[in-house]
Amino acid sequence: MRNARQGRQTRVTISDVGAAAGVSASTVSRVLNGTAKVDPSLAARVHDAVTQLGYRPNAAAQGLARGEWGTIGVLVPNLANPYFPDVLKAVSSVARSHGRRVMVMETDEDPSIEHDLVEDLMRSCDGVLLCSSRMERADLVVLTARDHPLVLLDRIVPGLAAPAVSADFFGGMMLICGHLAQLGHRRVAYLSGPEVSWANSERIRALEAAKAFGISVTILPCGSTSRHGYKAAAEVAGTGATALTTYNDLVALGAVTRLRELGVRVPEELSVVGFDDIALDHVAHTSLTTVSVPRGQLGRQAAETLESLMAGKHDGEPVYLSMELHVRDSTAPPRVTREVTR
Amino acid sequence: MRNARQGRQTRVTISDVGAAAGVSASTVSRVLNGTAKVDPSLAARVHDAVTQLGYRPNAAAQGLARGEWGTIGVLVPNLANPYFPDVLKAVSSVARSHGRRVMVMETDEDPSIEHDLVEDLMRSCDGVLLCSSRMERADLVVLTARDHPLVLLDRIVPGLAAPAVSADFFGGMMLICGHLAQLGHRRVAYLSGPEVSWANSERIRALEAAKAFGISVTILPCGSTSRHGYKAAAEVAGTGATALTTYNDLVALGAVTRLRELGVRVPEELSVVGFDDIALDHVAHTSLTTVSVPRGQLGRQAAETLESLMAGKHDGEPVYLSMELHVRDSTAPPRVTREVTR
DNA sequence: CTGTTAGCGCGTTCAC
DNA sequence: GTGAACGCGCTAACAG
Repeated sequence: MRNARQGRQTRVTISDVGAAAGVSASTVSRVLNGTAKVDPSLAARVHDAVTQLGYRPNAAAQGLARGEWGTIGVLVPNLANPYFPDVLKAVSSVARSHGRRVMVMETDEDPSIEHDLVEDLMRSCDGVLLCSSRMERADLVVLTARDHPLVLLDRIVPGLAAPAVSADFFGGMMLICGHLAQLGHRRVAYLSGPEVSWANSERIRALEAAKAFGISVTILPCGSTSRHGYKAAAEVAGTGATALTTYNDLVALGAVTRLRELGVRVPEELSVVGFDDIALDHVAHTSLTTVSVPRGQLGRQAAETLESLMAGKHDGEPVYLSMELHVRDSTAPPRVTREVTR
Repeated sequence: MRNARQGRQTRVTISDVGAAAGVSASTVSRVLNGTAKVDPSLAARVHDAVTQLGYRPNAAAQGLARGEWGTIGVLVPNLANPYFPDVLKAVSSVARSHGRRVMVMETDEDPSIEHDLVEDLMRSCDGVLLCSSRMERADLVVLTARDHPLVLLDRIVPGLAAPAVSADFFGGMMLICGHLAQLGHRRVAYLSGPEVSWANSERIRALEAAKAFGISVTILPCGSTSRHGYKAAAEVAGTGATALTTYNDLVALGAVTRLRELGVRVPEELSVVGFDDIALDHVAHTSLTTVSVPRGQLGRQAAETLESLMAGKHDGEPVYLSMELHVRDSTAPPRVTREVTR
């Protein structure tokens, strides 16, 4: 058997088209790719043959011959997080304008398969965009050492051979802390995201930094979904916190739900603030105070960095996109300012 | 220049590995694929060389030689719709168990690019899963006529050369109508989804059928997002409806938000029912009466159908997965049963 | 302008 | 067991 082609998949090749049109394969190629000028009448015959036979170029063969796939790969932890679609749309748009398509894969929050998936992507894409990578630094070093275009999104690792574009999570959390401090909050709890998440550690770093302003912080392990937030919320009471910060909006919303069930009024008894500003227009039960990144810009800039990388330009410093504070209805001054009553 | 390879991308090939290990390329291939027995000591040397050189097989070359890509492609209208991640996870899982990876693309609800994307996918995947296609029947016929494995998900078109797996939207809407009728509702409004959506027309078909049970229906153009629902909700008042049905949960939630702003109490003054049972655990402001599909099963079954199709088996009849009614807090008997008072 | 030739990197027969 | 030769489908350099 010459090939593992199953069934009677009578695949039509470029030479079939050539034969049908009475020209050589190269001429067909030229017509289809506009690579060179071709006699109009021949071109017409080629086009006819193409439609007659239903010919479609084989992507693998093209990729092999050109040394390019015309594709960029994007790896995200979790497609269920509303954060990514916005990013992806921007990425797609940039990619398309460069004549590339994008293929998306998700790790399902499982760091153990992330490495393999990146390698897969590298083997079949011109460049890869790695979003919110949960990989260990060492693995990342190995991966970025291969000279294959790769850019990190929402993960900054110093001294890496790959460009990075990220929201400024540290700055975002600082904004939140500042807001809470100005409202008079002193004791803050934090529902922590995935431990392996750099974005999470950046938030925590900011929380630590905020201590200098007289804020004390209790960190509670939680997760990244509304369900996690719902489950973890009960433990906030024990911390004595008057304000609750969270890994993201989903967690915050889940927490608020639970808090209400427990009879805790938000924001009167407890202020809650989200993170990311996920667009849940007219859907969420609470108008959350939160911080936002321009997700479109994030995706766009990352994609463009990747494009320029593929074009051979070596980009430099990591880019931080600053976040913006949105004060809404889930934060208020603490009910009793213990510092004052004492 | 022999190739469009940019920069000094010193790509390492299988022969490089062979040279380094002092064997032929074929031996390397055999070792890596376990295709035939190889002397253990040689195999060891090969493995060493592979890691030393950081060799990774070129996916295009493999695909070309094997006549297989090891990939299935999935096309969805909109990644932002929480409906799809669940489906995708199931699909990925099935694909992975068959040694295939999945690449996802989205049309962004733009039917005009859908056709091209499917063709792209067909050119670079062993099979494609087309979700909620918005394409016209004629285009679909053309596409499925090519003998390339393709299965439709959530779109049934009679007489098509491709298998299909879909939620039973008609049945789902009938369940809703039955529920509303039993509560005493007679006048129902429907916030319609995208016009080009088959899923939408199935819902409408059910609504029409429900007329036989004495239900009158007003159809209002709307859309598929919460924003659409929010915008369209104001027009419901003018219809005299006591119950509002919707294209999906997102629309319903958006509508409820608007209705509340307008001072319409749900469900006391107006019952609202969703569709899909999107998991917005602890996030949504309203506990919506809705219908659900087992999205995991949907994805799983579609993926398995695709696999068997790729294996050469020709699957038969379209499969309808039945939906389930979830009565929650957004429906109630109509405030005034006009039939009675009259 | 067009046909012919030579790879792209890999899997796989075929001889040894 | 192993290497050499061939072909997968296509593009690009080379002649004409």
